[in-house]
Amino acid sequence: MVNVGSNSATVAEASNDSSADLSADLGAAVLRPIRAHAFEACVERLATAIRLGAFPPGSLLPPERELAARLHVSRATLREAIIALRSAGMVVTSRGRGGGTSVSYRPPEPGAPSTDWLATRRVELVDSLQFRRIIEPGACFVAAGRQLDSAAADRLVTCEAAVRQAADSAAHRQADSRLHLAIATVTSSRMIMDAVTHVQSELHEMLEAIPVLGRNIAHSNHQHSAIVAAILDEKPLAARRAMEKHCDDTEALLHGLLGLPDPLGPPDLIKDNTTSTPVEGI
Amino acid sequence: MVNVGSNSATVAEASNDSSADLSADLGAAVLRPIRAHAFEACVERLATAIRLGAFPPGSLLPPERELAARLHVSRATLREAIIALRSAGMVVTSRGRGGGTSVSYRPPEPGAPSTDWLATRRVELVDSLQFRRIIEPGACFVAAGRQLDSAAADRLVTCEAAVRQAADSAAHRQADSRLHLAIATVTSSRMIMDAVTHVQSELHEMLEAIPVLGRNIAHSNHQHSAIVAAILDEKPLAARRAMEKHCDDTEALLHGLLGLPDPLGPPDLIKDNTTSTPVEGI
DNA sequence: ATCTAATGGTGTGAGGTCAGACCATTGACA
DNA sequence: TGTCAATGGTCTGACCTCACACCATTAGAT
Repeated sequence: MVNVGSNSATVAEASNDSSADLSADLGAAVLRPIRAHAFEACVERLATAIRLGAFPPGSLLPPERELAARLHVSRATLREAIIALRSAGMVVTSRGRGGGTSVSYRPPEPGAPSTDWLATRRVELVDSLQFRRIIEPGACFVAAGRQLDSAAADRLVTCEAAVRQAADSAAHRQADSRLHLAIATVTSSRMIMDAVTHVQSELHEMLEAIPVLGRNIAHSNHQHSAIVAAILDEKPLAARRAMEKHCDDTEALLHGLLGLPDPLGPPDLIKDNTTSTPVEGI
Repeated sequence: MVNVGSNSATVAEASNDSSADLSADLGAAVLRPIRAHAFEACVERLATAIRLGAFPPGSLLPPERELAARLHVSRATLREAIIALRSAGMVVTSRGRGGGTSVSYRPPEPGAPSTDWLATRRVELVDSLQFRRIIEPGACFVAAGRQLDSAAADRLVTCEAAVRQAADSAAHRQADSRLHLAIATVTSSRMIMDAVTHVQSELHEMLEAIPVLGRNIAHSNHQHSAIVAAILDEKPLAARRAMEKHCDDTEALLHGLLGLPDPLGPPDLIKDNTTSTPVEGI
């Protein structure tokens, strides 16, 4: 038998080490934690949705019974979570017909996250940035490859306009999240939506710290336009490339925070990109 | 207040519908189910790991205490799951030092999945194929962009050789899964590993049904070689493109099962791919 | 003005899950 | 050969989660 557990000291007749190590690594990859407790997961999910702006300030959450059904959680557990949010000042509850749980959270003015928060989460943040550079361009690729109905197209245009017209930088951050989530939703792919939601929530706190120079925002808005245009034009490769560029540029603004080496121009990292960046029919 | 719940009949002063619909859609995207119960999730996770070959037949699972810690589950719950696997004939347990839970499952000879299983899961399967076409090429891109240590490189080469040398088609399927998981692990990105593991487990049952014509296997092996070579050569774009092709070809073999329209050659679907497929410095 | 329906608030009993301690078995090691 | 450490097996009490029923409050409908 080949022991694939951690204590490889007890490996009996493993013919060669590399095979045992391989299994150990694959096992480690598959044996990730199952889940958080329902209550904590509930709080985290709702708080994330609110912070990202999926439920804008002043809007009502769905009724408790429906919310519980959607989250596959008992109403009792859901209520515990809502109580936690309420005591954190994120929502306000009123009873009776027409009542409900409404969002009272307003995004804070941006400020750099605390240094030890960054230090604690550094590994996950770097990983999230890398994952984002795969999944968000992929979402654009899929979105552009699908003939969007007019409602979906409207959502993209609306969200993109909202980002451009955001009043302050806090509103801008939420509108930006909403645009990225909207792109994920128009793929109508559950897995893509989940992945993008996860990435956005992981990076949200850090993205809030991006310097809000007018120049940066204008640049970002310009890229958003290009992305949405490519999707509406049904040009998957162009949409993907546009989002890749957007991710690279956003990431560059965060490198200082994370203490990463500043890349000498992202394209140079790709060793086999011998031909200059293809224009791909824009 | 703008009601973003499902019963939009009670929307009060939503100025325009599209804004309310947008929030509803974003809410729906974020409000996905929390999780399965710990016990079920545990069984599913372990059964998947075993079926994919992460723990090959005859190998030992990690000790219960360690396994429970890794899965963030109490030992009692984990034991329930192991008992379930045992009564399903997938593992055998022996006590005492040097004992443990060993894998007795052997992959079945391939056969087409039952029609109603396909019908039930059709939506998820199609989504998984689409997600895979994003994430696995992305994994290759990342793997190729990182300087692999010799252990990681060895793992890739070993896995690729194992696929080529697989005795029967059942072994071939497991070896193939192991190779794809190995590519994910060498990225050393937790999120990529999770995504690839998820995709592989979703598609595994269907992939088992792929016709095992010698020609198909040879083609697949050839693509595996190209992928691994591009990763070892540190050519991200080439590696990504090679995996995209592999995904496309694999998917084409499954279209009959899923009753999907046969694409008239995948590249034609990409409307803005005006320049012929770039060679990207192989 | 009254009724009704939608909503949050509360209570209860069953079963799942956890952490930890302790028992039983058995191969590895001195 | 004997010891013992590693492993699976068992038990307990606390807490979490669930499903369900019912209460209280309020805005809209009649």
